[in-house]
Amino acid sequence: MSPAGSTRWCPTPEQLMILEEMYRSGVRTPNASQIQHITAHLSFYGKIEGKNVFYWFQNHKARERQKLRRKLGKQLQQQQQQRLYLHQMQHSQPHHHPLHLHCFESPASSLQNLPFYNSAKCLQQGGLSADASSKMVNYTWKMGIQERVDIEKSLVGMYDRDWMMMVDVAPPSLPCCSSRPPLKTLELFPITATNLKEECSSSKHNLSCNTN
Amino acid sequence: MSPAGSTRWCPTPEQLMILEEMYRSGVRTPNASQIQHITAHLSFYGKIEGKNVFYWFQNHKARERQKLRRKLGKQLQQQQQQRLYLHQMQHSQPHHHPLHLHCFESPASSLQNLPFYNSAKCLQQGGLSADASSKMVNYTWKMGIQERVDIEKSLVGMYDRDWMMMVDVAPPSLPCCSSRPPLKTLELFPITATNLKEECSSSKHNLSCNTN
DNA sequence: GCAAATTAATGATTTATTCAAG
DNA sequence: CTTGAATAAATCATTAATTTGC
Repeated sequence: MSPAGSTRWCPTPEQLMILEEMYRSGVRTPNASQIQHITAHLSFYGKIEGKNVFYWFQNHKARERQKLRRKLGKQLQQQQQQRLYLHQMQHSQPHHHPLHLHCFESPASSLQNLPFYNSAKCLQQGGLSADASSKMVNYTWKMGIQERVDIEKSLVGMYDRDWMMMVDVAPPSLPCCSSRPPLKTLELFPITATNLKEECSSSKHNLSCNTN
Repeated sequence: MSPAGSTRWCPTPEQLMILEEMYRSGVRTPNASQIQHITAHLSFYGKIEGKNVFYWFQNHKARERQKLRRKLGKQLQQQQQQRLYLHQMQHSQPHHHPLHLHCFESPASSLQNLPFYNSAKCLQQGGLSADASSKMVNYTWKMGIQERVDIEKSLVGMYDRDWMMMVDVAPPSLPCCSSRPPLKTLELFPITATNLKEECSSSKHNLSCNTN
């Protein structure tokens, strides 16, 4: 049942590599036009749609976060255990705990020779490197408020939102991977996009289990 | 700052009435084309966009649910208190507790004389009344699997999803209410839509607070 | 080796939560 | 305080890895 009616996108290795590189480069929640570009570029390597890109970033972001949380949780646990242990040992001489948390580093893979890779790279929202202002020109619908926004926000919290809609009308589609179909646009509508909030935030609402 | 750069949609009374009536009629998560229709119709009464409709249903659904939950919670609380009370009173003679939960009934307001209302009504997804199959024809991308789906699912779990994208390019937009602007479509893309799952589900995960 | 059976990853949706305008 | 808007968390569902018995 693999070929004819494959329901979900299965990314090619190239697509995956590029997406991951983008993620590492700082892209988190690409907005509509960014998604378009990405999709266009990635479609060179195989069938892909905007929603796939959208979901990929959403999922990847969420799962990195969760991975990190788990790691932190475990470390805290260990830390506490160790603390307890040390306490039981009654003040043996202090030494360093193995507690570095390397916040993922870029392995700098050989992506440069993939077609479109470099052109796609310019989308990166980067670690606070300021191409922020340049994006503003394309999106006007929040300009009104932008004026009275305070400095911190205008520097960091820059976000533009777009709304979009595409009805999927293509027949069940092909096997799974490869092929480069024209994305069939049909109608208008809404979805959300970009911000550049920081990762690594410690988990909120782990407790607070009451509903009211 | 009210007129020039009003950021958020403020629904006219007519729009609100119609939306509410639709909700009462069973519409919960309209899909792309339904949203289009609704928007088109409602735009007769004032400025409105698809995302407004989309969000309205999302929020309204969520808040009805939460209202209900609160109500149920309170009632359970009362019930238990009462039980305790009764227990303390040591088996005084049994009597009925005030525990009916009228699962919102339709007040049948006078909406019929609003233009477009009746035409819009045909969108309702209604309480399991089967116009389900008719919708299938428009959306083909899950047809493949539909074949091997078991009977229960094919009867109840019917769902179609659409993807959409519209980039908002209009300048900050007008005062707030009234005006009927042409929705400016720019590009393609993703968002989600319809299912007909039932309301009134008791809240899950109230406990289970551990992260691992 | 090789499928059937399990399990792990991850694409796709839905639901809850939070933010902020009015 | 209400509610439109947006994001994040939780959940569902399918595909890929893998284990297992033969």
